[in-house]
Amino acid sequence: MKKKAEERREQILRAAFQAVSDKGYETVTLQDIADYAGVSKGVTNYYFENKEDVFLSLLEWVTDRIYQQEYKAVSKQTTAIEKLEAYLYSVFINPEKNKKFYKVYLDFMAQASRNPQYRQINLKFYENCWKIGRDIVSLGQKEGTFSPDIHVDTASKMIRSIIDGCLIQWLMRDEDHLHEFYKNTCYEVILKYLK
Amino acid sequence: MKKKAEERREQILRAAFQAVSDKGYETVTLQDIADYAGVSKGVTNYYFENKEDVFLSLLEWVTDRIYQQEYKAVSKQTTAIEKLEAYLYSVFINPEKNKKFYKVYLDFMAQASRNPQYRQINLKFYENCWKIGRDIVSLGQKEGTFSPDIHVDTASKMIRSIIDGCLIQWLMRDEDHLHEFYKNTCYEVILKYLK
DNA sequence: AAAATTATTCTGTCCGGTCAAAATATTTTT
DNA sequence: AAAAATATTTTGACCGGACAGAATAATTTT
Repeated sequence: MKKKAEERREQILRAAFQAVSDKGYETVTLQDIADYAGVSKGVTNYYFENKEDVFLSLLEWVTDRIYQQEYKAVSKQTTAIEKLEAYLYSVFINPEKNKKFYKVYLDFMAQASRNPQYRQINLKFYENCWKIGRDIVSLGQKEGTFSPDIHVDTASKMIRSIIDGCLIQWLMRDEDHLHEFYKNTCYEVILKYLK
Repeated sequence: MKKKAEERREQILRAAFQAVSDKGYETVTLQDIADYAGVSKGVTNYYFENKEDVFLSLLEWVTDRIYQQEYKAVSKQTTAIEKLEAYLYSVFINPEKNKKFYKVYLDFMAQASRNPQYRQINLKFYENCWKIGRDIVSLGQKEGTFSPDIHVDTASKMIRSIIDGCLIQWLMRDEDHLHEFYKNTCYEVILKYLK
């Protein structure tokens, strides 16, 4: 029972994710989401309060998935450098997925700039990312790989700023082959900053 | 004749800028823009082809103004460090203006991720910004202030990525007092990267 | 058959773009 | 320089279309 309902919700969120990525946050209608999910309009209204509820759930779902991926990738490694590399490989996963996510993410940030509910969810995502950054930086300091002068909290914020800045610029330039370039230079900038 | 028309267009763009900043790209109606400009609805359609034409013009107008400011600030200085500082002071102008611009800019980037027309205008903005970055970096190398190993084109792209990444993160955190923090750390990261 | 779930239809609201008429400005004529 | 004629600008009512959410109907599950 509960299982079924949870699957249904996820099916709808997955569909909403694709729909928003294709058409944009404001353009997508409940009908679109239903169409993408291959269900009728009533279903969406049954599993979610209203349109906003779908979108809030979507942002939470999608940022959480990204964070889980990043966390998993970093956990597998042992040294700070390995972890940092794994983090970046997980973030810069590939052009298709990055495009899909950042299109939607930009939409949501635009919303978040005016709507505290979205901002709240994004802040949770930030805090998760910062945590990953902090762990890497403080491990690196313990190892002696990174400079002890770096302020751990500050660095974790900068790491995420650089990542997002690079991926947004990459997305705006709309050339898949530049993905490698931004991944590598992003890594270099961060590394140089931490050393 | 022409003068009057140009003024009218700017009046409408200025109003549209404020309206979009307040309400968001998709929410703003032609009526809103007219209201903000203190004119009737028909006027907007008289001076612009349609709604999209207003928005395309707005993005071009607003990014151009920003670039002009940055360029002017940098031009006044002579050494690479001074220019870099001036650039960052011009970018991180103050919380109010940054908020107003980045709210609108995020909206447009979300659009640009799916619409090549917006992307084109943004690319022009990027190229202007990169040019500023390149000039600063190559001057710094000539002076011996910055490392000669840095690739100038690459650096100019990174500078803008870091700036946008920082300001977006700052906007999402919605705490004016963090503006100083992001300005300073943004500067430090860039400087450490260039040295 | 009662309850839960899914499909379809309806309704009120809102918006972009049009347009004819009014208002205003400019030019020409007397 | 006043009046008339013409051009430009402004206004807001209106239309067609789209959509969210509600209501209702149909179907499936228990």
